[in-house]
Amino acid sequence: MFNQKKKFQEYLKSKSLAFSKERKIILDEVFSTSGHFEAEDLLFSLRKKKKRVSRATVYRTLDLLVKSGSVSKINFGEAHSHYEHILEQEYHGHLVCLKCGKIIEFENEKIGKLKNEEAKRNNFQIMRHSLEFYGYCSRCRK
Amino acid sequence: MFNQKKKFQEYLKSKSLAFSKERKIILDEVFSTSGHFEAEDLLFSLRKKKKRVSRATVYRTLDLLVKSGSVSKINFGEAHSHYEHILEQEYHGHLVCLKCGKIIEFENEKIGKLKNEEAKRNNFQIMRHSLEFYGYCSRCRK
DNA sequence: TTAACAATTGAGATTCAGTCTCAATCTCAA
DNA sequence: TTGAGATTGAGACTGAATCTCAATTGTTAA
Repeated sequence: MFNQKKKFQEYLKSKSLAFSKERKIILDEVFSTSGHFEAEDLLFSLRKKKKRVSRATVYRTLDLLVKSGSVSKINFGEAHSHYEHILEQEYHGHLVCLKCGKIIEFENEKIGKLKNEEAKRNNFQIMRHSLEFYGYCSRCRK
Repeated sequence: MFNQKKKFQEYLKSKSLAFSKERKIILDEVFSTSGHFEAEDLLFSLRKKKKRVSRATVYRTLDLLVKSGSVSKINFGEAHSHYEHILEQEYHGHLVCLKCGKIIEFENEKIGKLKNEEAKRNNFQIMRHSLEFYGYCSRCRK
């Protein structure tokens, strides 16, 4: 957590951007929630706490967080994006239930091997990945 | 290709849905393009060929194609979705260049192993997957 | 300290992919 | 031939995300 927060502050510094009041509010909120969240949820939980930050600033700051590498943007096949703060887990994916929407995280070091293989084979410098398996969870499969 | 087209027709039959003129037009167009495409592109290439099908029908038919399992919907981190017709390749992912947007496909049977491992571990019935590596291609990396 | 400039913000307008509505049309089994 | 249900197109609508722009807040150089 601390590292990630610091990472963001360092990113701002390196780009001569300010660590403004609003950016601090958003950063704290992001790292106080666990797991995944949506931009609109973040906006409304700030509203509930009377911490007024505009929608534009929320989206702008989320972009910065993604660029700084402390948050990642994921897509679960819905219209809008989800975010999650990056943990220590590096080889991380999701199982998404097509019926009830449940999301299970997993970690599997095979992802790292795959990443290295394909990076080498295609002469690609891989920065991040996204891996989702869609199907039916134990409750929803018949 | 043929198999996939047939698969769609069988899906329609199994749901007592018609293989209408419009659905045929869209099906043919989808399988005449290679690789990835976007819904709006499809719409406009049909317009150019004077084959008028409404936007609603294009989206509706793409949904059916996805449900039938002959086309898959992918997300490359942009606001809108991309589609691709499903090939024989089962263990298939993408490398997406963050600078020039180039997309390289790859196939790697490690994906199958990963899928089986996680399906078993989490008691999940996996229907499909999506794997994207984001980074810089050989041209764009310094 | 001040002047000049850049970064930051909020409110609301705007965009754009995708969905919905609904009347008109088509299909096909009885 | 009838009617129930499937299908369609046009355009209204939705909702996430972006853009605009004037006001405000740093920051830097002199």
